[in-house]
Amino acid sequence: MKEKKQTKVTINEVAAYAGVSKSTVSRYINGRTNEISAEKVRKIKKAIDELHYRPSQLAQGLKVRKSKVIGFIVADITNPFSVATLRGVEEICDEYGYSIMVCNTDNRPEKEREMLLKLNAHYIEGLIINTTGQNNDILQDFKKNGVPIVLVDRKLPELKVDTVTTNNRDITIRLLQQMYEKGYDHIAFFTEPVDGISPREERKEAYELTAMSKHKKPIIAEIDLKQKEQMREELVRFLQSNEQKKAILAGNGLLMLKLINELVELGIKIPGEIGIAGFDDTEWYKLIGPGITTVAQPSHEMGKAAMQKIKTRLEGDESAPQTIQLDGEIIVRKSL
Amino acid sequence: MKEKKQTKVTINEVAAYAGVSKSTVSRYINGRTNEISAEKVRKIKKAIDELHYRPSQLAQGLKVRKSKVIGFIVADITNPFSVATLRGVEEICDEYGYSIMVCNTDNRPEKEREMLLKLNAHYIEGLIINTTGQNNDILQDFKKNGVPIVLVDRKLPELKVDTVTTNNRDITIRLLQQMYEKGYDHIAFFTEPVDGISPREERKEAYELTAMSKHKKPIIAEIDLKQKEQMREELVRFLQSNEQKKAILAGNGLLMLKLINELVELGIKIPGEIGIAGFDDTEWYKLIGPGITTVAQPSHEMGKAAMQKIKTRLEGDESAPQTIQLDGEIIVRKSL
DNA sequence: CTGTTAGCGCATTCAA
DNA sequence: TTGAATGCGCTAACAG
Repeated sequence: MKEKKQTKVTINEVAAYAGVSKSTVSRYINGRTNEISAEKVRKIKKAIDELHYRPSQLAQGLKVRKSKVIGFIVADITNPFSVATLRGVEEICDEYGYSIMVCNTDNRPEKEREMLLKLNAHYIEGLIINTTGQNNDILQDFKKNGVPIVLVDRKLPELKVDTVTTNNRDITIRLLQQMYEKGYDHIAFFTEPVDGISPREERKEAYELTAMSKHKKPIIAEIDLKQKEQMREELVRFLQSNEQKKAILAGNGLLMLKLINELVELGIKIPGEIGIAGFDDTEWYKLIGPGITTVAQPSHEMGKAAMQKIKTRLEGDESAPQTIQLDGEIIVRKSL
Repeated sequence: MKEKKQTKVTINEVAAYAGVSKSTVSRYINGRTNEISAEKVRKIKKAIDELHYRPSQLAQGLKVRKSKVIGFIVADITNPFSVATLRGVEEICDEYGYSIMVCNTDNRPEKEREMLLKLNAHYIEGLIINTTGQNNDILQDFKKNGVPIVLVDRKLPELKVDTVTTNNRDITIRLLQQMYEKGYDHIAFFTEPVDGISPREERKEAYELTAMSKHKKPIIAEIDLKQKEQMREELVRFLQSNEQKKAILAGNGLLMLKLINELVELGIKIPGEIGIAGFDDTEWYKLIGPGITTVAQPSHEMGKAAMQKIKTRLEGDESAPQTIQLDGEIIVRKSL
């Protein structure tokens, strides 16, 4: 018969063991040792050590409305970009003793909604979110309740909250410039459905702009990766045109992966028959084919910045919502 | 002046709004609607809807000792294996309304220790951990307190807790058989420091066994990936031997990545000059070089199984600790 | 069927 | 410097 009894020691036992009142123990826990006689400080310390006491975050949280938990909601934790960001968030959280609740939404607004409600029930102190943009009402509620929110990667101007992004427009333009300079005259932009998602939008717009300025007709393929054949079809169509130097700019890492897959299956040579470039960078980009030229996002830094911002808000910073823009970097490899 | 007041609605307000006592509301929340008159059920439902009420997990947790949170501790969340597992855990958690606290240890026992204490303070209901193996005392405490633990990937026999692993020995032997059959006579095993970490140990032992049975002398390189040069040195040494068909079996995904890196830098052709095979599988393994032959771990399934186990334990299953062994699968590509 | 009461573990007045 | 009392939001007897 196993004992399922929660033997978890409470403040009461510590108080009894140390021969003081629990108020005094509480004072000790909260670092107000200067209000306690040296004698009792010693005793309490001893009691805590010997009993392995650790104050309950639940009880503390209930009392002071501080759960020491922050929520992290991403569309897809499988995405290396998300993981890198999480790592950054975690780094800062550790520093301040926060824990992280991680939630996946699969880009589905209903699931995001559920997660938000769940996190709300946990009294999270802050929220870092890569949002679908369809649950602004709940986000507003958080804000109203004094829970700071930081949007990562995806902006939502109407929400007026802190945001951490990258310089998508500039960097996209610069990358395209390089592509044109290399003689790629016929550049297509492949993207997942834009759908009001800001980084996709910005990259697409930058592409259009650049193409126009070069007097080229933009070629944009919005591809739903769940539709198995769509990528193939768009790719084949693009390849069939008998222009000279063709290249594809892939709108994000996931799309790039699928794109290369198709290219390999089709036996198309990179960069011989087609040049490619994209966004996001991972350790294996340099190992695929000739190495992929890409825009490296400072995702780890973004995570750190986001959590850092949460912290300052929690400390009472009431200044206007800020957009922190970190710079992506073009990593030149041989795929162009 | 922003209002920081927690406007979060409580059970009391719902009770008042609905004109009933909070006990009745509590009954409603806990699904005991059959104990309540239809009339009041209606009123409470209305009140909850209009007030957007959601019971506080903190308060509930404090009361019933059920935080609805489980802890997930991994050495490195950046590792795709960890992420896939997390995904599996999450899937089951969603089903039952659990939230996940994710922690990184970087394989450092002290950090793991800290995380364990933190999670303990949060009254987690279950723990899924890829442990360093150096904090068995705390793990024992969890167990004693009735918090079920599931070890993923790494075993710890002395702990007597549920464990989810893969058939490392068998699959390693099978892979090696295939390698020998393909004529690779000179196979080395590259691994991160074994250090009592069970999967590494098992793979290494399987390698030794197979080599011996073929009357080959095992060539084992334990490589600390933090030592920048070590991989290169071991690799060069192995390459210098003037045997005929050489191959390397890489002990895990991270090591494989570094290995290929070196190979590419050295300009060594795969599989022309050397054959390689490894463990873990990711979407890009098939895109690197000729495609990497590897053992795919059912990491997603492992996560699911782990959380599933937690759940049955939570439901009162007191049977003896179980080791769930899921089967890895050899994915044959062209790197051999 | 329903409300009253008493805590869960803690922090915070308020007196002493 | 200290302890007793109160309540955070909720659930679980216990009456009625």
